[in-house]
Amino acid sequence: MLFFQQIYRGPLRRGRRGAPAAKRPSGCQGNVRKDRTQTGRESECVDLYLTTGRQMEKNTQALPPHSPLHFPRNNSEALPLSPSLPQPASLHSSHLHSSSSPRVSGGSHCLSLSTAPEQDDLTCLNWLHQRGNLLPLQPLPKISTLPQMFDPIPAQHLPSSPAKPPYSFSSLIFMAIEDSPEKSLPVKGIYEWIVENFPYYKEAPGGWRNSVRHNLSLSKSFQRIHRDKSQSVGKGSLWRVCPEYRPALLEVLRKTHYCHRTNRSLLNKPVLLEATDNGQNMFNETMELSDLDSLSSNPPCSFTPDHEELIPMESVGLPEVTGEDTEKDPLADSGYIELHYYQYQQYQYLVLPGDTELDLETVEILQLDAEAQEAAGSLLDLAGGNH
DNA sequence: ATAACATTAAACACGT
DNA sequence: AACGTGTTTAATGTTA
Repeated sequence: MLFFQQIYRGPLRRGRRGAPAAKRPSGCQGNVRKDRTQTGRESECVDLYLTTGRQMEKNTQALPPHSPLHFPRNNSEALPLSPSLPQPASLHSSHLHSSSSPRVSGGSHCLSLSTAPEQDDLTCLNWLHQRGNLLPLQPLPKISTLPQMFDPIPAQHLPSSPAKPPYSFSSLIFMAIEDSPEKSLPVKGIYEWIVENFPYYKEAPGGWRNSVRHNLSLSKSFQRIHRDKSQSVGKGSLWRVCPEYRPALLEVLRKTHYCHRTNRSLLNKPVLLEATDNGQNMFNETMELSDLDSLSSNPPCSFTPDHEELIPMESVGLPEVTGEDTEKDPLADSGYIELHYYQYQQYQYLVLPGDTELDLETVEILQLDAEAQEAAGSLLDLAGGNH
């Protein structure tokens, strides 16, 4: 649960997000969000992100840790998503040990990260950078210093009143559900998660709950599942994330994160939710990395209202994943590189874009300590030197 | 200018 | 009856 490294060579497509409406003339309590500036990060850059995560045992059991095919069975497994978890300070000095033969598409890597720079990025929602393709790295000894890893933000830096999270309700719901052990929550559970993790909503007018329900109903990204009557407690159904839309949700989160990465007030609660496989495998174990990437970067569709049916508890099928309809990212060769270290339990993962070519030299560089990795130029050179 | 997306409010039905 | 849940419609704002 410690860190991960992702190498993302490619673009940051600007999100196309609508912003909350300003106060309506009728007097409705709208929320004007003026901080929704699109930074866009279109120029090349190199970032080292660290984050925490939880629980990855299931993933690591599917295949031998060193197997080239051993990688999280779906996107979520390597996704730390929990805003409520403290940000481990020791991450700033984690280690990425390296080892095995370099292989981009499914190869295992042993990387060693050390001394990451202290920067806001390290306390950001780094997991948002998670891409679909995760490569298992060499198992690491568990880091048992979680308590000291917490890097609290000085009280004087905390906003007096919680700022409204930049995340859309879809994203909030997504995070809430993914953070649940069963990967499903009743509406009430979603409320509670949001309130617990985003204090803004603790004091916000109750209208947002309506918005949550509205979103659940309207968005294709979420599915209502029948509750087992025998063990039903409370009203309503359980809601889960539709696996088919998971990559799109991840993408939205990632974009949101990028747009707000400089807003410290929004980053004071690192999201570390880690989505584990819950019988909702997005990918099979033989899927190529390119498939993962295309799946992640080419969501099947947008979030439009189209709830079709109430799915039964047990019907959680695998979406058909093909790379044929995916279009190449026009900015894929922009030279943008993003490092993402990810450690899940005792394993490390290297997240790569599907078409990344990782050669020995690259791996060597990745094995450099964080200080060296800060040398963005080197990494940019790896991207083609067009920076 | 437009479409797509997001937010918010409100009304209504239904179940507990 | 009250409340929570789920669905739907509408108005409005933002952004690509």
